[in-house]
Amino acid sequence: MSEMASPKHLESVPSREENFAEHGIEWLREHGYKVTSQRRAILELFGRLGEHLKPGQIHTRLESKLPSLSLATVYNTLELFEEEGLVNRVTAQDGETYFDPNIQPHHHAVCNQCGGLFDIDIEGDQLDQLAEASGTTEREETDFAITGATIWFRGVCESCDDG
Amino acid sequence: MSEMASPKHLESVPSREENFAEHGIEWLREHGYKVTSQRRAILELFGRLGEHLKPGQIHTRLESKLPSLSLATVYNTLELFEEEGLVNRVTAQDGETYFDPNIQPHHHAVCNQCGGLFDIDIEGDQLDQLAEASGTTEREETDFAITGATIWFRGVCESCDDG
DNA sequence: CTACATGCAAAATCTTTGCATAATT
DNA sequence: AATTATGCAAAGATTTTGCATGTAG
Repeated sequence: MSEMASPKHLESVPSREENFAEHGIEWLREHGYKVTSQRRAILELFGRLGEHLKPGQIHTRLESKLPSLSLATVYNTLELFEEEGLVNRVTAQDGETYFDPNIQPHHHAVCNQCGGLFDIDIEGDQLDQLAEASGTTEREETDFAITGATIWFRGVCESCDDG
Repeated sequence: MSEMASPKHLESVPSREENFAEHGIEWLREHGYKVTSQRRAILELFGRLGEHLKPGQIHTRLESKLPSLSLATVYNTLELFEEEGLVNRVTAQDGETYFDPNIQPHHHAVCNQCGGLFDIDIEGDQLDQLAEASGTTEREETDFAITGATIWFRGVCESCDDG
């Protein structure tokens, strides 16, 4: 059931996006949660955009389709999705809260110029190496047993570098 | 001086704590800013504790000394200090905003058990290695020129590991 | 029908802002 | 005395909460 095929055909990657909503809906059903139009719409929005979204953005983007959608419901829904592992909560370095449909462990990069947020894949053992390299497990003053890490890169994205 | 043994163990930078307030006060003077009791108190608090502090914490901790201190002044002062490079603004992974008198480039670790926040030193070239290792500069889909990174480690601190 | 989800409005935080007052230089 | 900083109160922004209503199963 793991369709994490290596991205050899970059043009035909769209399956994840389209299936995100379907998977989510089925998940809700299987776990006894009600499939409401609001939950469906939020899942579909994630599936369509595949991006990190802020609660307010979600609310705004769904306003036309669901005029009665309340921000409280957006928050409720995101809380549910996060608790159940359908999305990840991401706090950016500027304090903004995003929700990310990409639940694979990964990191982020922020473009200094356009402010864009990009996913960065990184190998698990490279993280271990980093932990070792940081020397934090060796220094007596800061003996800290590392179980994980989140990295925020800064730099310039491809688009901004071109222009 | 301080009865509370603060969890700061940077042997290499011992005088910084004591001089932090003095340096800050002199800096204000030299740059034409007024040395007020509020600014002095905030600098001294950082110098005494040498820790990451939230605006609200600063306000609370100074309440007894400066009963009239307003939260707005705390924010104004922190904004000034940050703009002038006397402190760093730090947004934790849970979205909390801290101000850090340690302006040396460094990273942070959060203890899963006690929630404590610890400084982590890391070599610059190790960061470069990490950037390289992440492969982000090579993958065509995510060509991103890295200029810096901020790392948040999670794990268990020494105290919690002992108990 | 019954349980759960939604919408609304109010409240709790955190942070910023405008202006009169106060303190530093 | 002049200029800048402070305090206060009000306003934004974000997120949470309580309760009546609505709706999926």
